[in-house]
Amino acid sequence: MTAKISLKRPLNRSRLYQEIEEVLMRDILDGRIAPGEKLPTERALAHDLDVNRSTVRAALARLEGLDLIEIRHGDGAYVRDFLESGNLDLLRYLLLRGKGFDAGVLGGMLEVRRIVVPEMAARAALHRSEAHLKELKEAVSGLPGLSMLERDILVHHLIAKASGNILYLILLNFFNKFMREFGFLYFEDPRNVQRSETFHRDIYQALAERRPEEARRIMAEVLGYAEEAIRDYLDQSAPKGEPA
Amino acid sequence: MTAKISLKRPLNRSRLYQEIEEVLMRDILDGRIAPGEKLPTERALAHDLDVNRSTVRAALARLEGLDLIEIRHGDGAYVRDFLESGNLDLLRYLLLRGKGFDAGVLGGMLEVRRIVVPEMAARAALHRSEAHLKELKEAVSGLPGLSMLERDILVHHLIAKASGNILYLILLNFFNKFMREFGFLYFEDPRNVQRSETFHRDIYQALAERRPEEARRIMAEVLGYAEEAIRDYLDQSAPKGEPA
DNA sequence: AATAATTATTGGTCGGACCACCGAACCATC
DNA sequence: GATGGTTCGGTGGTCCGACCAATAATTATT
Repeated sequence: MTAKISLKRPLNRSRLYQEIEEVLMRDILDGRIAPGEKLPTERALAHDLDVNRSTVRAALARLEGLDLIEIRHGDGAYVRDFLESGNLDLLRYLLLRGKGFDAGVLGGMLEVRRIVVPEMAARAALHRSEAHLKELKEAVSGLPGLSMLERDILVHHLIAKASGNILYLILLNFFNKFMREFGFLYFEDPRNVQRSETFHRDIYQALAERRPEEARRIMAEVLGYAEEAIRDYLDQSAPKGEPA
Repeated sequence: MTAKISLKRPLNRSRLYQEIEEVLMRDILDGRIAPGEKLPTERALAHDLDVNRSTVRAALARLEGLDLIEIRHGDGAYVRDFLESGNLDLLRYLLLRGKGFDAGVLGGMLEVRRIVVPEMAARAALHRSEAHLKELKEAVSGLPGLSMLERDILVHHLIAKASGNILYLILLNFFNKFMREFGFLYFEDPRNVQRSETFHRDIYQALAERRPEEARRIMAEVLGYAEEAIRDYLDQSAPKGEPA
């Protein structure tokens, strides 16, 4: 029997251009390269990093896609102010900067989630179709193979879909990205698993009966629990640095 | 007297890989390539589009950065489900798909903005420092060179900064991106310019006096006006297709 | 039947060439 | 003195062709 290795991140056998991308990103996000400043030329970077110019170019192309830099043909690459042009994807890096989580960033995420997601649920209660409802029912009481984390993410996803507002869906994708990475911590506590089961049944009921206020209340309540659990976890692990 | 030329967008001097990126993006977002489906190989794409493989690679690298595709070394590039992995940046393309704006997407944006931004203002009223206040005062009553659109964007930006929650800042950046492109329509009406002047003074006052409820109310009110104006504009121009 | 080795295919990196574009310096014209 | 060409060096954009590295499918081995 071979040992079972479950790695969340498939190691960092990064591709070269991804490593370069990350190095430059950290330099920018940590402020070692100021906004407006000009990056070294592609040829200079390639030489300094001892890689080919096309590899550098791949990294720069992606950084430009993230709106972190602006590339001007015939001129050079300039660092943009990520506070003005920044993208949700940056938050992942800001959150994990340093050891452990950045409590400020995480708190900000939780706050916005608490504001947005209950509204999403309320709207879903108004706009859901019968097809949405059927999908949700299956997610709540079917799909026996699912872990509670996967089920929970699916339920939220379906509610977002039922809201009919694609922006909710995208924002939820963003929150879910973190859920997938760190959500297992929440479901380690069996009480939280139980809580989620109840939540799924209740929110389904609220959507079925088209009761937006009820949906909003239920969603806000469960988010409150989750938030509390996360804060507890942070308080508990923060003094000691990184968790296991 | 020389004529004054004002162009909002710096022409469309696309780079080749950007065009390819856009072609592929549209194929994906419009559903012509289904999620999970495999893209043609880089070599095939290069041959079909009659460009070099490195150009194709640049386009693919950016699409992967947008989480629209997943590239697997030795295997190929697969289309991801943008409803599950999608990014805020996609909204721009979804919004402009077809002729004119997609009313559903725009409506969704306005709705989320109306929910989020007043909360941001309330939080700013609680958390603003004296330095924030000073910056805001200058933006409201100084900087004589600014157009009302630029000033308005700046004011919102400073409020987001004062909120102390970086997620608000990022979400606002997103809204502002659209403001910069289409906001001039709103300020064509002198009444709206006047309205914004009042708004800036009032919101400054609310922040100065640390009155969150007041800030929330003022922000909600001005967003309501803007939303109404946008809807009027849409109703008016939608039947005729694209505006001038 | 299970496993190992082989091979074809595909993405990743390389080096070097040339094109398109920008900025600065310089020059010509008025 | 100011304006508009011209030139030139440097930069990003594209191309070519080659090889490396990972994957999946195939074949050979046990």
